Amino acid sequence: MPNADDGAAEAAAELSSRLASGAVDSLPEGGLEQKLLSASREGRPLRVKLGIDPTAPDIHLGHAVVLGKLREFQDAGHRVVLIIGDYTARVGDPSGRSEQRPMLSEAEIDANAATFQEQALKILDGDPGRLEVRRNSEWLDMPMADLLRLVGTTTAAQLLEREDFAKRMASGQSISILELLYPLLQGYDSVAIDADVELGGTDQKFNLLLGRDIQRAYGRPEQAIMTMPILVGTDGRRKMSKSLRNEIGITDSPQEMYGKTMAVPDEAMAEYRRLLLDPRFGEHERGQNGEVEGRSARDAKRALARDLVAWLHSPEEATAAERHFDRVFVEHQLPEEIEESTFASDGGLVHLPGLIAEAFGVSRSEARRLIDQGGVTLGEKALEAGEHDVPSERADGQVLKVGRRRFRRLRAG
RNA sequence: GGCGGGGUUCCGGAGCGGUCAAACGGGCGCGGCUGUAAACCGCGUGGCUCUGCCUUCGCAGGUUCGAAUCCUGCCCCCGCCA
Repeated sequence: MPNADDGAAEAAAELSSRLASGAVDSLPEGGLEQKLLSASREGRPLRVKLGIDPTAPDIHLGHAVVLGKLREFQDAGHRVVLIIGDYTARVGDPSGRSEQRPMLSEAEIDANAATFQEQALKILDGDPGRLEVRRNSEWLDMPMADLLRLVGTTTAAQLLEREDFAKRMASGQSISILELLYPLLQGYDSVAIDADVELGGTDQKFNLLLGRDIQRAYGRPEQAIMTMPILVGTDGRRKMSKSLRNEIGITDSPQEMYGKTMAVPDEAMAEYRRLLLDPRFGEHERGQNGEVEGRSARDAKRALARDLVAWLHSPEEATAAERHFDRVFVEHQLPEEIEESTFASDGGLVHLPGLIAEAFGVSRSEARRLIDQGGVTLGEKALEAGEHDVPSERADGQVLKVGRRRFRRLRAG
């Protein structure tokens, strides 16, 4: 048997280093390897946990970094336990934030949870043997006695060690008991589902580690933890997040996804590729974005945009998105397909602010400003300041362009 | 429970009886330049039936010809003391 064991040990070592690639932390040292080894000895898959709070309705590329890593675990034969934090979403995790989150209503949480699960399947393997989806309301809606036991596992001092809590303490900001409770609840999730490994962003490190303490307090084996880098948003500076409006959603349309990617600062390109694409497709395109300025940087970004769309949609749609982009933003031509808007003529005139407001969901005042600033084109010509009402004949059949990317073909109704 | 400080437009943050839809910075939008990158320049950034009107400065009242600015009550946040 020693030989077989050696082989297993070697395989576990190899796999653990492969799985840990791209991670910021994989703790404790050798922990993952141990888990892999015991799993293979016991002939069972590891239970790899990720908790997501359904606070925003859509999954974006930031989530995709961690989900992609989970997929690697699945591909290695392990089982992902995705926890929809429908209960913890009511608490609001302050990790990485300087203020409290607002609480969501149950209806919102439910709706978000449903879309979340659906979208996560774009990246995860949905095979029931490889994926288990749970909601933490299943076990967190507990009797007071159980909560007291949970709370008894940890001290305030332990919790206040967490960086953002410490900062807020120091700067005199409030910290609610609810927020302090959050890491405990998350840790209890690990107990409830017998997590072998838990993943998260680097901002989750504290919570993930605390999960180990809580498991220990409940007499369970402690999970290994792995943290993944936080992806920056399209502004290239801050963490990608819906509330900062710098996100690329994994269900964004191909055109949108391509366009948003092209707007990402050059400096962030390499990171997008490294975190999102390399793990899945290898490092074939590496290195080119460093090549001087200008053309090659642009081409590298085009390739990135194409690859992202190909991954989350399809190669065909990636090609189409690029064609659309070239046509509209490089050649400044009209898109191939333009939605129509019919307008009612009032005494032979069309009131454009009203039309624009209705078509694009902006206020009339904003529409007026756009016109006055030369941001609106009707047919070939940009409208002049104050040109708010135009003759119907001039509008009928023409394309109205608002800003760089909003188009409507007008029809007299 | 006591004393003190504070709640302003997306964010930070001025304003402290009229000239305030509210300085300034950030963000964002539009235009220029361009690679829908960066940097840089200009304009804009509550709403509307738009040379004016309406709503907004924690909430509710009040004083005044007139309040974000003064008064009263309430709610919330922060600090010190207990």
